[in-house]
Amino acid sequence: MKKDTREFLLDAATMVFSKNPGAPINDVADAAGVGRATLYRHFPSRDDLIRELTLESYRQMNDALAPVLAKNLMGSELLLGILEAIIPLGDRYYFLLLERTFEDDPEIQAIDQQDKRDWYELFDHLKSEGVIAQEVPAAWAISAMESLIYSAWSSVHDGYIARREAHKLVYRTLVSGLGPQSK
Amino acid sequence: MKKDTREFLLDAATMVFSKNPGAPINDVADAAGVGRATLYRHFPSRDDLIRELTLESYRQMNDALAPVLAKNLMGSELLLGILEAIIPLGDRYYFLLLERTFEDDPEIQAIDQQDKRDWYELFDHLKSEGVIAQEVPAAWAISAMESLIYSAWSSVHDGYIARREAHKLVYRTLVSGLGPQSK
DNA sequence: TCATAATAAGACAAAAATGTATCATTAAGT
DNA sequence: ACTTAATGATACATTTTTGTCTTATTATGA
Repeated sequence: MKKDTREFLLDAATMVFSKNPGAPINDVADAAGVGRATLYRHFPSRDDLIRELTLESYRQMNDALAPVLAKNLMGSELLLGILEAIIPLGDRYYFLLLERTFEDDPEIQAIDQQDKRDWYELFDHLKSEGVIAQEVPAAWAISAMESLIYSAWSSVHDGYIARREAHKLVYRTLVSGLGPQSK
Repeated sequence: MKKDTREFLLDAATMVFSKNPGAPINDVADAAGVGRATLYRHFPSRDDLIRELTLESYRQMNDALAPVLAKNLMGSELLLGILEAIIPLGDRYYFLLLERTFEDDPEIQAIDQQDKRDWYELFDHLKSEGVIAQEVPAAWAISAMESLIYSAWSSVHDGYIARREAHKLVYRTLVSGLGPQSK
């Protein structure tokens, strides 16, 4: 069977839009190595493309996370597992942070809010297990983690840090910081 | 004297472009409360606006940093001071990270590279003073710091953390992490 | 008050991007 | 080999955005 053109397009769109979120559809088609007409066959409009990319990105995140959550890990292991699963999707994750075109779309808004609740729940959990300090505002912890996830993806992508080390580095930065380790 | 329209425009552009980097010039003029024709009087073209905003953002960063650097502070105080100076400019800083239109412009490239050298120098310094651990890749430390600066600005802007606390929170996150403090 | 400069509003042309349609070619499955 | 479906290429109409220009209005300072 033919390799899914749709996936090529979504990957190309992720790449192109992360470099230039206002890029014309033409650039996406070029990056995917297909004609512009083909793109329009898969996505009837620019907005359709972006909306599908948004939904697909959420789907990938959930798919990557599901097996980790199924393991019923404890605090630090859980966070490490989550980071390991998500960092490779850092570019998609970043796209979701940037792309606000559909923030009023009910379907996407619902997913957004559920995700937000999940993150708060996770960090409450991490606090109760002593991984994160009680006095740290959860909103800050989440925001910091989100930033670092994309930074890590980007650093791996640019070759500054090793792919296999990325999740550990984010974990360390988030939990014990980059200062000399005390223990 | 009339308050500087140019500044209104640059501030509006920062806001509009950070929400939608491909936004039409019209949106910027509207956000600045100014006619489109007026915008064109100050900036002959869209690219001129973006280029000026880029240069102006660098200028503001340097201006904010200069008095801090003049104090000849030691390691942790230096980093804290830098964070305190830059976080309020987080939106401009973020714009510079995102905006790659002029990455090949010699003038901007020169500033970019000098800044990069400065950051590396700073973190080497911080390592030698024991604020940052020796084994941490400087590229990662810089990237993490940059991410956290915008996260902090954004969190302050959205009201999740206090303006006066932001730099301390970033410092803590970066240096000792969000886990329970050991000492 | 008067002169000057900046602005708003809108008309306009040119360029860029979007979206539609057609047709010949290529690939895939039977 | 035959049929069907997908693609590439291109032409085209439409819409959006850009950039220019003109005119009436408003603000500012002498």
